[in-house]
Amino acid sequence: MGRRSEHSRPELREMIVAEGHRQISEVGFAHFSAREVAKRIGYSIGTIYNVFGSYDQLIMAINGRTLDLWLDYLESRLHGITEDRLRVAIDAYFEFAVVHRHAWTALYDFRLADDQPTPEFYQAKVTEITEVIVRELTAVLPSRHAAQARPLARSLLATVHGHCFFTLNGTFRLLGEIDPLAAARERVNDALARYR
Amino acid sequence: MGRRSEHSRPELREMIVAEGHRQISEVGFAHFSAREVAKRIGYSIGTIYNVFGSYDQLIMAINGRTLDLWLDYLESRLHGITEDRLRVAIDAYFEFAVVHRHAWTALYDFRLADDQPTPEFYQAKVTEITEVIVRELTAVLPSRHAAQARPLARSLLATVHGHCFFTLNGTFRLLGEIDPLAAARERVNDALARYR
DNA sequence: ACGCTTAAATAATCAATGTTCAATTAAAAT
DNA sequence: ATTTTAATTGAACATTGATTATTTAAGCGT
Repeated sequence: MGRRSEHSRPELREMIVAEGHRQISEVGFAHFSAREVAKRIGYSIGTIYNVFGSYDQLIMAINGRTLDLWLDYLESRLHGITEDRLRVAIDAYFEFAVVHRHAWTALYDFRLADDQPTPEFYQAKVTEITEVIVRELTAVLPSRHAAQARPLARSLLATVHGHCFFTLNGTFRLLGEIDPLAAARERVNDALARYR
Repeated sequence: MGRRSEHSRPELREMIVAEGHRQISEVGFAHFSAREVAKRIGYSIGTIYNVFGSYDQLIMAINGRTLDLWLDYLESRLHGITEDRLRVAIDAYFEFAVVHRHAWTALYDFRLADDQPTPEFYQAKVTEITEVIVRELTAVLPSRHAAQARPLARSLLATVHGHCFFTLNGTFRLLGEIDPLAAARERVNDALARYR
């Protein structure tokens, strides 16, 4: 077969990312296969390389989709909430990671080579999620500490990430921690106490 | 060729783990190859399967070696220190991860299948590292909070891990965080302040 | 010293992967 | 209708993890 053009380029991109995301959510990054994605959407492996150029860019696109879903979930969870918004944000962090286990883990399983810069579109998505926390922190911090919102957001993201990661990779189970979410909330509260 | 027995079984195991650790330290988990390890020590791929049974067990052995080195480094850094031992422990956590970048990252890149239990020898090593922190926390916490040492150690490990992970995977650079270690120390101090 | 048993080690083999690319096909342009 | 252009393919390649029949030599008993 040759040129079919049953689907436009953007349509094809979307099909590949959607199917890729479905795949990676199902089998995880370790067993993800670009060929399998091609097969599932009825195209050949060559087409994926035409559209994305490389395996790495395909993964970045799929992980980008995960970040989109994550941000959407975070904002939807916060929508209409008036109290304890930071706590809700932490809960949402965990909830998303647990529900989208494999997709979330893939965000950290995959790393570009050291000489390859993170694509701007991807950076932007990470920044967007961070900015949600900056915003929520700003609302909660005494105004004299407003300048601390951004650095604190980075540090608290890392803190919650660590707890979430140890939950999903089994470290916490191994160590006997049965309520990691509560521990994460405590650490965040401890940090906030510093700026009272 | 057939049975050579130039090396005893334990010797062979050691050769494979040593070379495997060298490899994974050099190229990272993503580009690690069991065949390459076999080639480097002058044996065939089959021999590795004879000795370790599976790829997974080989990786667990190599990661176990990393945990050994990590624990050793942690204790050696603490040796003779009389003040700020917890702070030194945090620094050592970062130092080891940065110096053994690829080997440390491999600890988290690899995960056994959900139905496969973590080998006991590996669990023991993780526990040992954790117990170091429990010990140091116990020495620092007011005695009325001694019972909090273990749960707090788990949570602080996750906290420091998150900061270390975001440092190595580029997230912190992306977000403009230039002193992640300082941030990690702050979070630990914040947690300690809770138990004064 | 010889032959037998047993275990170590190999090489060949398989299926699957990422990656590349010349050949093919059909849409678009002339 | 013919030519040009671009999309799509599928075969080829190098590697990988994994399996297994076969070969080899060490160790043992006689």
